Formats: sequence, C-alpha cells, structure tokens
Amino acid sequence: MSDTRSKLIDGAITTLRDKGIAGSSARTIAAAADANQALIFYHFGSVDELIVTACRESTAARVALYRAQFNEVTSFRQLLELGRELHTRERGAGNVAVLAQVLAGAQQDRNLAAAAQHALSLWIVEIEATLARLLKGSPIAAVASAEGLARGIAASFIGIELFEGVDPKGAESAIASLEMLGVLVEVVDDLGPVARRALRARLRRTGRASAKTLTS
Amino acid sequence: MSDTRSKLIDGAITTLRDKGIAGSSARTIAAAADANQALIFYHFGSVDELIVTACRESTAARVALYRAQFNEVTSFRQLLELGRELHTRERGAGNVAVLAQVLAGAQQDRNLAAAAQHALSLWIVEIEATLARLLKGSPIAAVASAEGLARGIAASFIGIELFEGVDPKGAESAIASLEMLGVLVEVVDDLGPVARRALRARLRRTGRASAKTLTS
DNA sequence: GTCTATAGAGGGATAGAC
DNA sequence: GTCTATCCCTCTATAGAC
Repeated sequence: MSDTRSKLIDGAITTLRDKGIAGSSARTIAAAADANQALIFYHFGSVDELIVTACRESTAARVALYRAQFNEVTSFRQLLELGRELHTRERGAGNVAVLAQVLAGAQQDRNLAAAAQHALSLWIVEIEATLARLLKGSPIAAVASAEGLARGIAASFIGIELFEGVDPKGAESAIASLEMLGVLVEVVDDLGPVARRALRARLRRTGRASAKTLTS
Repeated sequence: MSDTRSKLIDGAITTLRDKGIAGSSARTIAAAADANQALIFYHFGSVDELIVTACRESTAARVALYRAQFNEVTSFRQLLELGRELHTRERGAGNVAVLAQVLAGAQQDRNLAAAAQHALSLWIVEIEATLARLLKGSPIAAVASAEGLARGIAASFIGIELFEGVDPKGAESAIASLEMLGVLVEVVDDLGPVARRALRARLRRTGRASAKTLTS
C-alpha cells in the first residue's frame, strides 16, 4: 500500500463528504489529497474505481470499530444507545454521509451500486446479528424479522443523514421519535405473553399486509 | 406558463430520476425536454434554479394527489396501506427519487437545500396532520410526537428509495418489517390502559434517552 | 511512481440573428 | 421566445519526460 494510494482514498472520502458525489472529480479529490491528479488513474484506473475503493475500505474500517460494541448489546435499549452514538460519531467521520452520496450516484451506475450494496451490507450484518439475538424468544419476532428490520434501520439512517443536511432540528426530532418507538418495542418485549397473544390475534385479523408473516 | 417552460420542468424531473443529480446538466435536461439548451437560461436563469423549481412544483403536484387520502385515514393500519401505495406509485412517477437526488445535492448547495426542505415539508405536513389525529388519546402519544414521527417516516422513505436502487429485494423486506412495526404500534394502541401503564413505568425508569419526553 | 502537458468531450452561460 | 454559434471553463484520461 503506497502512501499516495491511501492519501487518495482519504481525499476521496473527504471530497465525497464535503462536496458530494456531483462535486467529486479527479481534480477536486487530488486537491484534497494534496496529490497529482494523474495518479488517480495510475493507482485506480478511473475516478469511479477510486470512489468504489474508498467506499468499501472506509466502511470496513468504520464497521470494525463498532463490532465489539454490537456484540455486547443485550437489550433494545442498548442497541438504541449504540445507534445514537454511532450517528453522532459517524456524522463527524462522515461514513454515513459518504454512503448516502455513493448511494445517490449508485442509482445510475452499476459499479457504484455494487460498492454501495457491499458497504451497506457490512453495517447490516452487524445490526442483523444483534437483532437476531434480541428477537430470540421475544414476542416481537412474530411480527418482524431481523433481516428486514436491519435493512429498514440502515435505510432510515441514510435518510436521516440526508435530512440532517437540510434541517438539523427536524432530523433531531425524527431521531428522538424513532428512539421512542424503540422504547415501545422494548415495552412490548417485556409484556411477554400478553403482548404475544395480542399480536397473534391482531395478525390473524390482518389481511394482505401480514400474509407472509402468518405462514412462518 | 409557456409550453416550453413546463416541458423543461418535466425534462428536469425525468433527468433527475433517470440520470441523477450528477447527470443533470443543461444539455441532458434540454435533450429530455426536446427543447433548446439556451432556453433553460432564458426561462430559469440557471440549471440550479430549474432544478429547484422542478423539485418544488412536482412535489406540490404529487402531494395534492394524496391530500384527500391522507384526510380519510382513521387508523395506523390505513396510514401504512397509504404509505405502501404511495411508495409503489411514486416509484413510477419518481417524486421520491427526485427528492432523494435533490437531497443528495442539497448537502453542499444552499439553493437546493432550501428547495429540498420545502419539498419535504409538503409531505411532512400531510403525514404530521394525519399522525396528530391518530395519536389523540392514544397511549403512543406518551412516547412519540407527531412532528418527530412524521419527519422520521419521511426520512425513512427517502432512505428506502435509495436502498431500493441497489438492492430491491432487501428494500422490500425492509418495508415489510417497518410495516409490521406499524402493526405493533396499533396493538399497543388497542391495549389502551395496560399499554399506557407499561409505557409510563418504562419511561420513568429510562434515563437520558427519554428526558425530553418526560417533561412534556 | 510521480510529474507536466495536453487531447478531446462536455459543462454553464451569453451574444445576437430571427 | 426561440434558435445558432460560440466563449471559456472543467472534466476524464493519456502520453511522455523524469
């Protein structure tokens, strides 16, 4: 790993975070990295490929930082607290912002789409494993799968990050409300058999919306 | 309103949806609109201003289509169904995709940020009014505000739209799980006094995370 | 591996004919 | 209002010196 190579990756992350996908050109990235523009093509072949690499490597590094904490989570409460911490810290480091920008570009670019999916999956794997632990034996399991919930949570984080860029106060109130929904989940969890019966009854009466869940 | 003016707005929406914010230039938009490139500057002054106008006007038009349906919602169940319908239909029309792209560009552009915030607020107003009705007298009101929830829902829609571009199956499972969380909300709603007591007790025991809600 | 220089495409924006 | 033509800038990518 040459020094220039990693300088360019850092430059790409900084540029994606600060200037967005539309403002991330070979020139702007090279300027942020304090490197020569032509070296992007020497090391990565194209700007696209540099962004793909930066997205993958930076996400892998950030996720690794939190792996231990995910593994220690034993309640929905703790998961929510970790989510809040993660949101605040990654807002500074910019990994969620980078993911959001790559995701926006990925709608029209197969390369970026593959990188975005891979990067997101790194976060999702951790969230999903944690949820799977929490849902074991919980009445909530009758109503939501770890796979689906993990993806929903990851997507919501991305949306909130973008929302934060245009309305920080609104984003904060959104986060607070979603956290409170987490408290609600925990209460139902604690209600145990009562909640289980109510959920089962409700699901039986529900039409189309829960058809898939009923069969499982 | 000249014909060319609205052709350009339609062209901008199409281009934002199909090529993203990074691929929306005066030339590509004019091509999509089957109009002359110079007319963008005659009618709107700049590409940015055209995108801002397109974002505002298209969102206003789409929101107006759903206003009556929002007003008719009387249960969380119905709100979820409307959300699913809206998601499917707007995926075709592309308003959510356009919002996501403008939002991505808005992180670094004051003009776009104002337009994105305004457009989002049009959706949020409808969701919030509906939620305010549903939360009146509900135990859920102790735990989440209509303002915060409405913003959380809007942000999640944006995130899921972006996720759908890179992993359609994953996005579908995310939506299904979030819908099931809605069922959970409805069950708690029906539990009435039991849920209210449990939530109150839980909030009293909760530290930092719910400090704000406790005082209200 | 790193640099300069440059080709060639596409970008925003304007002048001026009609 | 609409068109062509054009200016000047930035973009990706490469060639070739060091």
